[in-house]
Amino acid sequence: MTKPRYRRRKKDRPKEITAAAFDAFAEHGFAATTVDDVAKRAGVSKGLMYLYFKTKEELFKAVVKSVVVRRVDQLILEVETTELSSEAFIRGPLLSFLQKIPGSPVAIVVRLLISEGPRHPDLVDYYYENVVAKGLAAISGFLTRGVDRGEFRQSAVTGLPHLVLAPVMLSIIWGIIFTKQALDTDKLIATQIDMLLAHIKA
Amino acid sequence: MTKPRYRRRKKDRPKEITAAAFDAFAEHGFAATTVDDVAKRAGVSKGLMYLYFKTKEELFKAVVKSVVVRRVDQLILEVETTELSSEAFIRGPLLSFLQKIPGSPVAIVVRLLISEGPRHPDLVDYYYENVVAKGLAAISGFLTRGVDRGEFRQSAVTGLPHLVLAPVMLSIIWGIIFTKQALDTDKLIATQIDMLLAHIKA
Amino acid sequence: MTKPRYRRRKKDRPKEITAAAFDAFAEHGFAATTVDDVAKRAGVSKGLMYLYFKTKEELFKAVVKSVVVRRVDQLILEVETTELSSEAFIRGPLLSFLQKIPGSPVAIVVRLLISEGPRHPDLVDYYYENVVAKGLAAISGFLTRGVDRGEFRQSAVTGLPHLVLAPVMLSIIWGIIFTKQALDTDKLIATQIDMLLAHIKA
Amino acid sequence: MTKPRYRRRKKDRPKEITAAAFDAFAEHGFAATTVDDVAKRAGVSKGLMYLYFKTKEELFKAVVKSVVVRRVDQLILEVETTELSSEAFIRGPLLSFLQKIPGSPVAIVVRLLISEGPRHPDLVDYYYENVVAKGLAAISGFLTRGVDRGEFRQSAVTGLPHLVLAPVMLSIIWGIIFTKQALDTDKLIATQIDMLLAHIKA
DNA sequence: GATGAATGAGGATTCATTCAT
DNA sequence: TATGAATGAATCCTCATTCAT
Repeated sequence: MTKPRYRRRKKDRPKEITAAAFDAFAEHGFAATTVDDVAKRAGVSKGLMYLYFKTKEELFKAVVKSVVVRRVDQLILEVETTELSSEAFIRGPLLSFLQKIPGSPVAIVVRLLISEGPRHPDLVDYYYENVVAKGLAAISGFLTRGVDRGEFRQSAVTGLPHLVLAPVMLSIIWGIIFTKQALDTDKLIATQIDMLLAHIKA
Repeated sequence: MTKPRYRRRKKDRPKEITAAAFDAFAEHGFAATTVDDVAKRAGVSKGLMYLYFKTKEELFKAVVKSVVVRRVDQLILEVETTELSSEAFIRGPLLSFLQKIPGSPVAIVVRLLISEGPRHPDLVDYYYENVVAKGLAAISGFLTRGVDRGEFRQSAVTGLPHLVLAPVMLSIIWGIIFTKQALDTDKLIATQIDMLLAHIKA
Repeated sequence: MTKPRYRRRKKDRPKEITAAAFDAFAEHGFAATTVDDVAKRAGVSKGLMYLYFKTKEELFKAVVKSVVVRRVDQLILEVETTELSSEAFIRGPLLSFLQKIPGSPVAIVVRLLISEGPRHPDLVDYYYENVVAKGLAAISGFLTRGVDRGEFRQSAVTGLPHLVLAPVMLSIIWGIIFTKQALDTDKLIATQIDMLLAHIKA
Repeated sequence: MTKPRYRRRKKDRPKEITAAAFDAFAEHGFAATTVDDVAKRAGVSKGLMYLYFKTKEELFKAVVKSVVVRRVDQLILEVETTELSSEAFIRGPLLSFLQKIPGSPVAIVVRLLISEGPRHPDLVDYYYENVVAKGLAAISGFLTRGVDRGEFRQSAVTGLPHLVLAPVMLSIIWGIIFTKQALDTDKLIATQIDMLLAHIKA
């Protein structure tokens, strides 16, 4: 009468596997991660993994998609419902949101997309549509609203929301490549925001 | 009139191989590029490659180093010898330099460093010291000089030359990942420069 | 009625592979044997071999060790429990044991150790401790016991049990090198034993 | 007016190359020695080696043959011309000759023949005819002469001169395999000679 | 459903041999 | 002659994927 091994619900398996895969990819990158490693981390047999994901590439896509979820949508929601002034929102919730990105799973996904993206155009499209385009549109829309309200003046920045993301991206890349060289990413992002606001305020 | 099976060109080989490897890595990344592919592109036998580069990793390092050469040093020289006003220099030669980066081999190297850097700390160090640190120091020094001359005011930007590079980095990453989505990188970089100058002018 | 492509026989595999490898090494030596050849002989894929033996060298060690097993220990046991007179034991069980060696797998192992031993000091140590030292000690001890019992006289041979093995070794080497030239190894060994006994009998 | 590089006489080249090859083979064995290594040791280009030896195997044969030369013939000559009594000759020049073998190049050749001999039947034949057969015949003849002269009695040993070589062979093998375990080979060989003489003396 | 033993295509590396110079 | 750059076949090893149990 052996103890029943605790068994996991079938439902959670895919999530557990993608989580394990995310960790593995984060550590070694996609190419250098073996399916075996992922299986071990997930506490699952290799065979089982292939029941949920037909190939390693499928798994990769699932991992990337799993990270994207909700994050952006929530920001968009906040943008639309906030009662703060435009400047206050930017200096508050938006800045805070931006500053968290370089240390978040998004940074890992960026790394993965840079390495493997060129071979997965559909994944890139997915990511662009669901994350980047939405995010940029939200920022752009928010700035336009500020202009409409008379809080901001019309400027090139309204059409180039990328400038808001530029220091975030540099921070992400820096963190990936130069693990030894410290960089105050919070300050970097905050300074850019300062500059931007000074530039566009009416 | 058959081609000779051999051509002896000891002098040129390393460069030829490095160039072929650069193209191959640019196309598929390091991991997904086979030594065979590089050899074929270089019009050379696999064996010969190992005469010049002991391993595929050695070749990788050689490729990265070959791209770095001089680019930055030349900018530094210009910075030091220019007779332009600080603003004129920034809007002229510096802007032009920055705008060329996203389309240059440097973008490829960035991609390679992001994918493979974590496994090649010495290469990262090399790159940091010879390119990044030098570049940042040059920009920082130039801004400080502007302050000394009364052209610029003291501000956080002087100590954060990264802000000058931020839109460049975003442009590089964009170019790598979103090949289909157009982005006017020239304008992005120019706008950042506009903002920066407006921000720091005395 | 096709054969199944797979057979799962985890338990037997190592032995099967080791046996196949022994045959292959016996035929071509270690260096000239390819892993592919061993796999084919074992009726197994190359990949599987690496599941059980991390490298070709590991396999080599396993082969050598697999041959050593018990052979010597059994002789030692006999030595200790025999009720025969010393001379009778030597002329009987011991002689018979010695005469079987040149045609046994031990001869192959000797060949392998001669070729590859210098590059595998740990294997040589293992072999020395578990086979050679034990064997020599057993012979030496047996001779000493004979002296103690008054059956043999004290002589240089007691401390040089190697002399008992000398004709065995020559027979082994002869068998490896001069396959065409017959040598009556049984007689060679028996004659040496004759001589030795005549020499040491009280 | 550059100094003329000293140039070697063409005549000596083959010898220089086989000498270098011998050293290399002695160190790493045949299979693990690269042609490049031999060329470097010989101070000669790889291409030149192929002018003298068509393949690596040719070189191997040349090396083995180069070591054999004269040694045995000289012993045979001595055997035939000595004025010593049979016993005195055995205890003197013959013993001394035997004792030198384990430390001589012959030991290396034995190692090479054991590893590679099976693939070079012609070489083995050559070696057998020119060294082993001659040597055995010489010893056998010498013993027979002793019998004829009434110095020795007729015995099995006369027809088994291998027994004289047995401890030599064991010493050679010991030296190859057990470099760490000391063995007094001189004493081993001398003791065997003692035993043999006691056995066959009239 | 689960497992992990088994497969086999593919990739990095070595090295005897050739041949333009 | 003499060189050593260049070749390419051969070999070890890895790992995504399959399938008997």
